[in-house]
Amino acid sequence: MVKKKPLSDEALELVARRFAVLAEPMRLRLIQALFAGEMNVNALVEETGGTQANVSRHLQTLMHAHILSRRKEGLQVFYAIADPSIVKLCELVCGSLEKQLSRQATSLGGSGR
Amino acid sequence: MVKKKPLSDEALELVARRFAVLAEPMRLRLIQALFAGEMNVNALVEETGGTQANVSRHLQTLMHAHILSRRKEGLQVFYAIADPSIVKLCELVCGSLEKQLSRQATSLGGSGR
DNA sequence: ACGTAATATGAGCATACACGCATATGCTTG
DNA sequence: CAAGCATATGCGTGTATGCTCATATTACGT
Repeated sequence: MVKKKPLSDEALELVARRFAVLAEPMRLRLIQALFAGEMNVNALVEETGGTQANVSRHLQTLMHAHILSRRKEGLQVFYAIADPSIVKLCELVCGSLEKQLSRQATSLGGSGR
Repeated sequence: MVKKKPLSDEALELVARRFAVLAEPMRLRLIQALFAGEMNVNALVEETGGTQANVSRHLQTLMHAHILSRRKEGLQVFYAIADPSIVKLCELVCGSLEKQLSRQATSLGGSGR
């Protein structure tokens, strides 16, 4: 029952879009910060070291991608990770990267430099 | 032993880079075609409907990212998926997207349009 | 209602990159 | 060595998008 049908062009576009959202260091930093739990914008600004405008923009992008959720409380807005698959995604990529890096390190002879 | 240490800036850059490589419909199409097994460039050109130059370029990109492997045989060059984690990555994203789409469909009332 | 704090957004700029065209490179055969 | 096929690459162009500065919006307190 494991249908391996090729994805349609639209589907591919969507998947690519999804990956593109994750293809930004600042956004990854925000996601990483939110691993610990929901945070308001100001906290995220301080945590990531970005400007308020930029952080806000990226949060919008992540919201639009349904990766984050938004909760308003008085003056502040709290964001949190809405799509738990993101965590696994990042872990997968990190694992794959570590393998590659350790391989490269090995192929460099180990004595390095 | 599940270290949840935050990634360094360099690491984030690498992860972002990785995602960026996957954030292109044509590259996803190539990867998808290669799910069935190794193929030469010409076959991939026909399969994806892209130009030879463009396909070749994207294959280089995927190679550089250590996602594909290259095997030369006479005049032809065969590419294959070198990083099996790619498959899981795509499955994860697809699953997550399907959930979102079905949710949106539901929230639209079901009567559609 | 006014001022202020928290967040969002518009405009402009700079950079990255996908694509197409033409051409170069590499390998095989006669 | 010449010719031809399969693949790679240099270059120019258009588009997308991240970043910053300034300003708009929203909600709260007085």
